[in-house]
Amino acid sequence: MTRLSSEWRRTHYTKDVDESLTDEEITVMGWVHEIRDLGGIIFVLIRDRNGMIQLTAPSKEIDPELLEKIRKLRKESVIGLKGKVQESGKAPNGVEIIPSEIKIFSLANQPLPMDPTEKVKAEIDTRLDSRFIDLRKPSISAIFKIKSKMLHTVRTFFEEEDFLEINTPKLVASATEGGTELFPITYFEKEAFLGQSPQLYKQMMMSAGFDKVYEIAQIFRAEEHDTLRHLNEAISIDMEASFMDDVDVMKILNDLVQKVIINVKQDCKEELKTLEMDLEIPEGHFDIVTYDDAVDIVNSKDVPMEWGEDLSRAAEKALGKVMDGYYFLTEWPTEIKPFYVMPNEKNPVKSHAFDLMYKDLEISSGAMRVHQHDLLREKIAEKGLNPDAFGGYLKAFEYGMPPHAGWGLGADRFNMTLTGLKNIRETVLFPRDRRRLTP
RNA sequence: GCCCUGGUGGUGUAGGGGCUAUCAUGUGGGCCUGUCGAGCCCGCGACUCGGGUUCAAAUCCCGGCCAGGGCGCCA
Repeated sequence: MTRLSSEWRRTHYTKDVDESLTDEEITVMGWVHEIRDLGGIIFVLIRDRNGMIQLTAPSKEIDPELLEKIRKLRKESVIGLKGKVQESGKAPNGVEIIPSEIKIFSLANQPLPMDPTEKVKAEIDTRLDSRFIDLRKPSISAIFKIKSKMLHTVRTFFEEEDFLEINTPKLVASATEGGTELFPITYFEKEAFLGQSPQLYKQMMMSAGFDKVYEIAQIFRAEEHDTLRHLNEAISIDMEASFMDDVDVMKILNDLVQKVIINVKQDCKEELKTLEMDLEIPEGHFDIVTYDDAVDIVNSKDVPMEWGEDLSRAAEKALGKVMDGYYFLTEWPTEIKPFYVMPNEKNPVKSHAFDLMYKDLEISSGAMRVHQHDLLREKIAEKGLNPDAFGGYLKAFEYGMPPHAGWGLGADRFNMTLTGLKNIRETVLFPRDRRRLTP
C-alpha cells in the first residue's frame, strides 16, 4: 500500500511550481507542514527541501474518499500529491494544487517531540535529541547547504591548483605523539587510537613525491573541553605542499577562504537571508599580525600576557576586538608550537608557524615544516617525546624529503564564520561533544 | 576538571512553604468555503531523582543525574 509504484514519481519540487504550469497535472512529494480545515474548504501546506506549496480542497467539489484521506492527515506526515495547478491570488505563492489523488506514505505520530514551524522555540538540547525534525526547519538546513557549498568549493579549488586528494588512516597505533588526548579503541589483540590529525601522514606524502596533497576528513580529540567552539569529532581540511614555505601556503589559504566566501555569497543567497547573515567578501590580503605585536595589543587592552605564552581566551577576545574579520597571526614562539614546526634560521626562538584567525576564533594553523631528519629527531626529544616511537614517520625523512609547508583548517569553525553561528554544535549534523554520543 | 545558573504538560514558560499550579503553542473533538502565526467553543496534558527540615515542600537545605553559560585543557 505504501510502496512507491511507478505512477508515484515526483514531477516537480514545490519551489518550481508556478503560473506557467496552470491546468497541468503534477506530482509533488513532501511533509505536511500545516493543516487548516475550514469545513467547506481545507488547506494543506506541503513542504519539501526547498519550499512549500498549498493543497486546496473545496470539500463539495472533490471526491469524498479523497476528502476523507485529507481529513486523516496529521502534521509532518509524508505524502505524495497528484493534482491540477491552479493560479490564485489568494494562495501563498500565487499558485495552489487542486488534489486528484493522495498517497500517504507515513503518518506522523502526535504530539511531535518539537515544533518544526518554529512558532515555539526549542533549546539546543531538545533540538539535538530530535535532530531529524530540527533539520526540517529552513533556518537549520541552510547551515548545511552552506557547508556543502563550502566543501565543494574547497575541492574545486584544490583541483584547479593541481592538488591530489588523499585519504589517510584514522586508526592509528601510537599514543606517543604527545599533545592532545586520544580515544583508545580495541584493534584485535592490540590497543589503537582514533586519529587526532593527518599531520604525520600528509608529511610522509611529501617524501612520496606527491608534491601537493589535501584531505577533508574527521579528526578525533578526547579532550574534556566544554565550550561553544570545541567538538570531540570535527572535520579538518588539511593541505601540504613541497618546495613551499609558510608564506606560500598562507597565500593559498587566503585565496581559498576568499573563493569560498565569494561562492557562498553568490550561490546561497536564500540560505544567508534565512540566517540573517550579511557576508562580506574580504578584499586583497588578510592583515598580518606578528606574535610580538599581538602580545603588545593584548597587554594594551589590560589583559596580562607574557611573551612565550599561548593566547588565553581573554587574550583572544582582546585581539578579536582590535582585529576585525580574518587575519594571520605569525612568527609564533617555537616553544609553544609542535615539534614539526620550522624554527627561524636567524632566531630559533621564533618559528615559521602561523594561525588564521576570524575575530577571536582560531580557524586554521599551519607552518613551514622541519624537513631535516636530524633536526626533527632532536626536536621530538626536546618536547619530551620518544623519537623511536616515531619510527615510521622519521624514516620518511631519511631517504629524500623535500622542504614543505602546510596547514589544517577547521571546517566546522570556518562554517561558523560563514553562517554567523555562535555554537559549533549548530554546524554539525550530529555533534559529538563531551556528553553527547547520540543520536 | 573548576566556577556560575537552571531542571514545571510534547515544546517554550509563569509561580517560588498551604488556593483546582499560570500562559502560549500543541494535541483530541466540534463549528466555519480563502486560510496563510486563521478564528471560535469544549476537552487533554507537567513540578528531574533520592534524602532531610516542617503540621505542610514544585517552592527551603544536602547529594545525585541532566542541561545552559564561563574558564581551563586543546603536539
